Amino acid sequence: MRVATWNVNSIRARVGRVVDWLVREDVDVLAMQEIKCKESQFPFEAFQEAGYDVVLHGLNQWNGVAFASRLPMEDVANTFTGMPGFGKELADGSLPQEARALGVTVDGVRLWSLYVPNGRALGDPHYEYKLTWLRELATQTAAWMSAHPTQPLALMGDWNIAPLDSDVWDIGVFAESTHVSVPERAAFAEFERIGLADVVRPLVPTGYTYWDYKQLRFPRNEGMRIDFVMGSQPFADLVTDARIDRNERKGDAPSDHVPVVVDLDLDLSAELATDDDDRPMIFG
DNA sequence: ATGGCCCCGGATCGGGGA
Repeated sequence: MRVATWNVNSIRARVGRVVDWLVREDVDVLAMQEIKCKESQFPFEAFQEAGYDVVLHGLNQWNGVAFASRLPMEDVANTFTGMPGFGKELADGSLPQEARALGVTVDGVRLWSLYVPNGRALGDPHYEYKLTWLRELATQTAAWMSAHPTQPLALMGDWNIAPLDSDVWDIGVFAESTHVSVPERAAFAEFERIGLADVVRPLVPTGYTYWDYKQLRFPRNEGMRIDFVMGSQPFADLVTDARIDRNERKGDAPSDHVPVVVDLDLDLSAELATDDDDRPMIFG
């Protein structure tokens, strides 16, 4: 099974590119972020004609997450328990929920499409929202893993965090910026503490997943690595290959992010974990 | 090659992105 995650930066502006890519690259399941539309606006037809079903969570022109899959999707969840909201307080005292998390199960593998809040600036209310959102996600993920210790799980998406200095083109430029701050990196590390790991990094040690549209960032290769597939041990045991499709930043009307692809061999789950010489070592 | 922001709504700008 080939799975991928891609912040598409508006599916309506990019549907042709995305569907062409799915078919050309033989992808089974794609987690999308920033679809920037609600269900009534989603271009279902193009996906269906290519053999993909779509489930999505979109409330308005901001954020929005979706899955396209040519395998059956089950147990769809359009939020995680306790997900914080953001914005102007509602009549009941709560904050508006945003469309940033969507979970599905495909062939027994639990997958989430996540669009982590940007944070905007250090000290901005959105920055605290980002940290709280991540903390709650980690808490809920740990609880789920305790209840499903053997089921493969991956949190896929735009994490809006660069965990390593080498994940940005010039760490000096980011001295007072979001995405690289100590609290954000600590929030990311919490997912490693509860038993998830970046399953792509061991196979693709270098490379960015995002380049700003401005200032010739892509031609100069001034990018950021902020899109990750964080898998549990049972998920990592299935991984046979991974890649970052840098070509998707080229050509007409690209997203500012590119797809991150992971290949799984579901037959491996039935095998003993001893003779795994062909598989990459992901957990230490 | 990969090229000097792009997306949205509902307007002719402002918010958001990172």
